[in-house]
Amino acid sequence: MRENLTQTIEDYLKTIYQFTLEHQRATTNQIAESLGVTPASVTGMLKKLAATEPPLVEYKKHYGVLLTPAGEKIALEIVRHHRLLEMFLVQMLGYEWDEVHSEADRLEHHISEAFEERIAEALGDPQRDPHGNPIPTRELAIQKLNDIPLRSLQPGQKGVVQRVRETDPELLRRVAELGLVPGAHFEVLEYSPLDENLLLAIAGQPVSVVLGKGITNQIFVKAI
Amino acid sequence: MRENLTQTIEDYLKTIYQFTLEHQRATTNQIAESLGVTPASVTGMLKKLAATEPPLVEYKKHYGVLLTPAGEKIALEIVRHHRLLEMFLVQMLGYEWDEVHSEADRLEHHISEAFEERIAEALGDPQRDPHGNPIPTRELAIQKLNDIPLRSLQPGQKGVVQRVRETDPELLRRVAELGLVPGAHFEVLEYSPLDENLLLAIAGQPVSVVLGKGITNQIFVKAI
DNA sequence: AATCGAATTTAGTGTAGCCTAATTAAGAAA
DNA sequence: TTTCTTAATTAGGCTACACTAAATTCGATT
Repeated sequence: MRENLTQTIEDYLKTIYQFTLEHQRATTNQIAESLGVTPASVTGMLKKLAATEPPLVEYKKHYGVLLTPAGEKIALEIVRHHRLLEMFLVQMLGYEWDEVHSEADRLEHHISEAFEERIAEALGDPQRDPHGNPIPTRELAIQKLNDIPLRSLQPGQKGVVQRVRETDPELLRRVAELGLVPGAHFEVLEYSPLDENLLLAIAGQPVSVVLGKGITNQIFVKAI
Repeated sequence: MRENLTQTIEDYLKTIYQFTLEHQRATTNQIAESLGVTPASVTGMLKKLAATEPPLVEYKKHYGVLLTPAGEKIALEIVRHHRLLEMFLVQMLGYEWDEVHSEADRLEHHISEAFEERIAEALGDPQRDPHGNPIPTRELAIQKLNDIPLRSLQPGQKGVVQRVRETDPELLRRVAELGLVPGAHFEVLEYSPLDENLLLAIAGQPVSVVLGKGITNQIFVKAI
């Protein structure tokens, strides 16, 4: 199995991994939406992934899929590739944090183990990628996070940004301009449920953040 | 055409480019051999490449193919990617010159223009790759070479290694051990046609070079 | 000019992964 | 329980790119 994996299969496994992290399972429609294919195509692929030796997913009709250990291993390898690449692009090639996602998304399927090792070493085995997401170790262990969405904080609470789960370059640039990068300290000043507007103090400066499409739902923080 | 190019098509064009450089054309069997597919498959693909708009190759049945300007442009982009990547792997990630070929062969199809530009800049727009092959410029101009195979030199002649056209890691390592890397000065001492054995002086030291599988046909030099 | 072998092309298939359209199953609401 | 909506699956097809086996063409040699 470790050989002849197509990019397609790797993409399915990665997607399933991401959804199961948040929702305990991945559904056909979610996967289809995320990969830009039709649900019918997903059903076909899930059957195939469940029929390999060893099986890569556990598939229950009309319910959804989980990764098997074999499937999770592959997903974590891809996630490690992706996040190491993002770090590499920023630190060694001078990319901005909003430019790395699409590049890493293509390259993650094509770098060798040797390449992975060399950039990990050159970067000093980083624990997090530029967006604050944890990078699985060489042994594919990944740290569990207990951060919470920024939106869930109440006025008066203070916190530190942990990670930004967002891939859209436009939005990432706006977030960076506000200074809401991993490590940034802030305090929630006000929240108006009507227009979903949030007023924060970031590094002492009051800043108004608009929750367009739930941006602040994608910013994970730790309350302090 | 510039979009939706498959890796397969890029590989065909690159292969055709290499053969036409040396033999003024590429034949079906050469391409098949080089890509590891059957001649029948090549015929099918050549027809397709000749039928695109604009056509990528000029195809004459039972004769062979040439690249059109459009096809050559794509081939040169891939060659530029490949050679820049090789240089990048050696200079920035510490690869040995025998390790870079296969890695670059995969990555060349998947890096963006932005990636290309950044490594070119980081490397200071190199003219040659680690094996001495010329790197097409940003505008895809490539320098013409007038170097000659080492084998063609007569005893008594002196020369400088220009490039090593070989991809096999085993052989590359042996060549490097002998010191026959680009820039190396040498003198031909003896040649025995019987066992195809060549005796050289490299940096003053006499070295015996065996022409197994024509290694010295792959080493290109300039006589001085 | 006829012949022969190697190179090439044609014809017919197979597999991966996608699609649309039609059907079925699940779960919420009546 | 029955009904309705939405999610998911099945059935049938399409395209890209490979393959094998059979037929053809070229060009060299008689």
